[in-house]
Amino acid sequence: MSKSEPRLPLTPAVFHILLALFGEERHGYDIMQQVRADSEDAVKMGPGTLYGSLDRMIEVGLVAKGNTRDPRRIYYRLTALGQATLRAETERLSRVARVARRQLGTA
Amino acid sequence: MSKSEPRLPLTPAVFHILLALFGEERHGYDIMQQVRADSEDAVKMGPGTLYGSLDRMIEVGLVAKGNTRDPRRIYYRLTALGQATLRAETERLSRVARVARRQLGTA
DNA sequence: ATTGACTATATCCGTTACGGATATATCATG
DNA sequence: CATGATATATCCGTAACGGATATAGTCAAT
Repeated sequence: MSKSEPRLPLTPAVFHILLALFGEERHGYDIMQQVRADSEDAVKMGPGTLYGSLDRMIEVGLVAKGNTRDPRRIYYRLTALGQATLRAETERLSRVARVARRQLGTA
Repeated sequence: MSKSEPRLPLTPAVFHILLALFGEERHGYDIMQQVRADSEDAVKMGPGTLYGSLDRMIEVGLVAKGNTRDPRRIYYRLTALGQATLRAETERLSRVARVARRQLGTA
């Protein structure tokens, strides 16, 4: 777990996983559902992307494994770094979206 | 030049190039500067990412080469598909940013 | 006129990330 | 008891990234 901050922009997959985990621990399948919900069905994350991304995110310290309340499931939770990174990326996203809307003329 | 719509989400690089080209033709180096400006210095795109992305974007019909007013420069412009894709992605980005801000604000 | 900084296009290529296919097993429901 | 949803996980080909590098023209200042 390297503590260096991941550079922004995050990949959409990483951003959506962070967002899905904000506020509560979730297991893998639950994350997939939450990502679909948060993105209003625009992002469909398959298992390859999910588990691959989770491994990398654990490695850089964005998420950690949580309580093993159910032996069949693996729960993931945000670390402090993950929360800070999510906030920073949300901020960045809001800005570029605002700039883009202004350019496009769609208020 | 496939006319099929690229799936969203776009990669940050592709989105920023589309945004930089909205409204006017630009040559490569100019795109790099514009991306930095649009992202408020958050995104620094190197030549590898830029020209690699441009090649792929031409291939799928998001951008096209424009007028060669200067033989030393190569100008790129958005296609109709590129404009439509930019609008769709801006919309999607606005939505996820809104959802994320809401989540982060409540907890 | 020469150095240095910036502009400008472009390729190379190692690394990272994605993402569909696939495997395995459990659980609920008709 | 079969089928569909839940759930975790790996494999592996491909796509995308991105720093290093090459080349060359412009422009200002020394």
